[in-house]
Amino acid sequence: MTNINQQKQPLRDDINLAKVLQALSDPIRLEMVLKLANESEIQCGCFDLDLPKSSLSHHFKVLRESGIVTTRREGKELFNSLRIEDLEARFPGVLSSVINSARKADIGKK
Amino acid sequence: MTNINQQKQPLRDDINLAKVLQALSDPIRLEMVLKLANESEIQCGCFDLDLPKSSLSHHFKVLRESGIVTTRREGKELFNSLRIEDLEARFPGVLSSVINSARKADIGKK
DNA sequence: AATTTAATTCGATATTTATCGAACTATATT
DNA sequence: AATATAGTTCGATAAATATCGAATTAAATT
Repeated sequence: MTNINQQKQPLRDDINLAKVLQALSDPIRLEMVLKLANESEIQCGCFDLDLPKSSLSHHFKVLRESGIVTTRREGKELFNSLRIEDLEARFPGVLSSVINSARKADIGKK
Repeated sequence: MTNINQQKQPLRDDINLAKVLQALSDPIRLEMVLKLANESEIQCGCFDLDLPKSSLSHHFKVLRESGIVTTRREGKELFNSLRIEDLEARFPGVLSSVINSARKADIGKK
């Protein structure tokens, strides 16, 4: 399991609540997180958001550095998934309630 | 019950998830919310945070406009409280889990 | 080893947000 | 009606964040 940029992903105990919330506070990233929650693991390029690659990459970086997402390389492709266990252990209920709320609500709106 | 700036406080159904998370993503505001959670209602000036009044006021404004806090005037003083019912109804678990996590964790750190 | 594919990093610009002193507003008190 | 008190609003500046094209890296394929 070759994890890319592992040094940039905080260890569980270093995940910071304010930073997690900051990462989740962007409508695009919220949509990304929602998609990851629905599909468990997604290749970077498979987000059919109307965004250039560099922007998408920026948002993944924020998600990664805040501790929300981990990235795994497989050949040329990178696969992202939520760090659900780590987040639930560190901040119980935060991610799951946000995801549940995002599911039924106004994601995408500004 | 004279509520100040009521027009600036969103109605329950207009509370926006991304904006709530954005409001909660600042360490100072997280600390304010935590204090409000512990004491139910607080006068603006009673936050012994090392901040000028205008900064404190700014943070209250963000909390108010995002729908997290409501403000009530009593004489010269303004009292703030969390809109727990509205938030729990609209985004179940979000505020409460954030408060619980903030209680035990690293609030104040950057 | 050149090319293709997938995604990151860089760099420049624009937008948003934070900070905080000074001026202002609203209420109560003298 | 002047003063005091509590808090907001204004305005200017600084810091953080978003956007996105161009250059770069890393792995696979030819």
